[in-house]
Amino acid sequence: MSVKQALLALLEQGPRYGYQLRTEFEQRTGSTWPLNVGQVYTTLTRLERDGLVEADGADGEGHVVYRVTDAGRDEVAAWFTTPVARTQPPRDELAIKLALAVTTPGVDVGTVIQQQRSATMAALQDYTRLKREGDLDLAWGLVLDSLVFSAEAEIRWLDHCEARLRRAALERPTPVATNVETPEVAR
Amino acid sequence: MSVKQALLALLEQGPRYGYQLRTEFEQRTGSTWPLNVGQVYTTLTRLERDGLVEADGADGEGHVVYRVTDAGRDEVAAWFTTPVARTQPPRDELAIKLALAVTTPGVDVGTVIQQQRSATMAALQDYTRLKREGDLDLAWGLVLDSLVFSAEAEIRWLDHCEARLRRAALERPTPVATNVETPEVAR
DNA sequence: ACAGCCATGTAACTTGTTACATGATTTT
DNA sequence: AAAATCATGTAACAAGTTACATGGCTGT
Repeated sequence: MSVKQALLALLEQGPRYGYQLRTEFEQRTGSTWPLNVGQVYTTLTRLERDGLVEADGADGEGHVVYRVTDAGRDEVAAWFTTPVARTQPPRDELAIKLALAVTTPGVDVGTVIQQQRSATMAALQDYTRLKREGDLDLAWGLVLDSLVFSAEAEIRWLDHCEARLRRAALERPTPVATNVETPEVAR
Repeated sequence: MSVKQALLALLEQGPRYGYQLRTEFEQRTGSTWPLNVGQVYTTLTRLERDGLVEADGADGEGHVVYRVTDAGRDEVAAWFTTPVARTQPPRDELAIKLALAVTTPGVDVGTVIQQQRSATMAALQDYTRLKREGDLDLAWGLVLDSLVFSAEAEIRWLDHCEARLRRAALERPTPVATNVETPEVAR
């Protein structure tokens, strides 16, 4: 749901053609969320279908230039003024995974947590290396920071989960460690 | 991509029918990510198509019970042992929005940030209220904590953005405040 | 009798995504 | 001449989501 708005926002700065939009999107967000060119064209088609943009023939060179309509401008304005709703956040795969792991017999939650932490810390290192080496513009820098912040939060949460589970194991001493056999589940 | 795996993981604890799967999923994740019953059935159909589950006639009562196949069990095992990849994280709408806001003339980034912070802090309060009032099981509690951690990280990032932008405004004194007119863009 | 939950499903749609085809222009 | 990049598109599919239809059973 964000590619649509992003393209609209870019088009509000002036008419653009498809390929150009991909380039500018990636300029601002780095290689974080690579945007397939094909998706730009499909999205533009759908935006046109919904009356948010209009194709505008040539631009001197043979480029298929789009510009935003009034309705499109309204959309962008609404997007910028309305905060991202946390009422129905996108499903967090990691949270779901752990929630299910702690209630699935035969799954060693400790290992799941440890492996995830390794992976996340590796990602964190990549981010900081990028910050050091790359000379990034403002937007791309902020996006990177956002990744850093959320990766750090993820690690903190993983630590918290470990502590929480240790505590739960003490209170209700279910001997998880003895669960060596193959789980006798689902037949 | 996580509903599929979640249903599989639940089915590994024993044969279930559709409605039951919805109930159990929501038990573990609370009302955080409500799961439409319809989606359970469509997902089950697709899982069966892919050979990961099998329908298993009756269960005594007229329920359409599914059980996981060997291939399905492999899938679950792989899901639990492979960390969630951060190489291509889902697009973060807020990060994209701010990245575009800082480079779109006529958009007051300060306002965007402030409104988002209000919304996120309100969500944070909801989470802590839920933790206080509700008596939640382990999994649902951890999911809530995950929401808290990531909301906190979001607020920290927003603060960081504000500081970063103030610094940028000082260095390169573009008088953003004078940008009162309607943006002359896109015609 | 009626409301509400249990239960199963289908049709239709949106968004995201990849793979492929095609050709022009530019660089090596 | 070959490789890479620019540029536009289409077909097909995956995943999520909603709206609707249908019927049984339960509690008031």
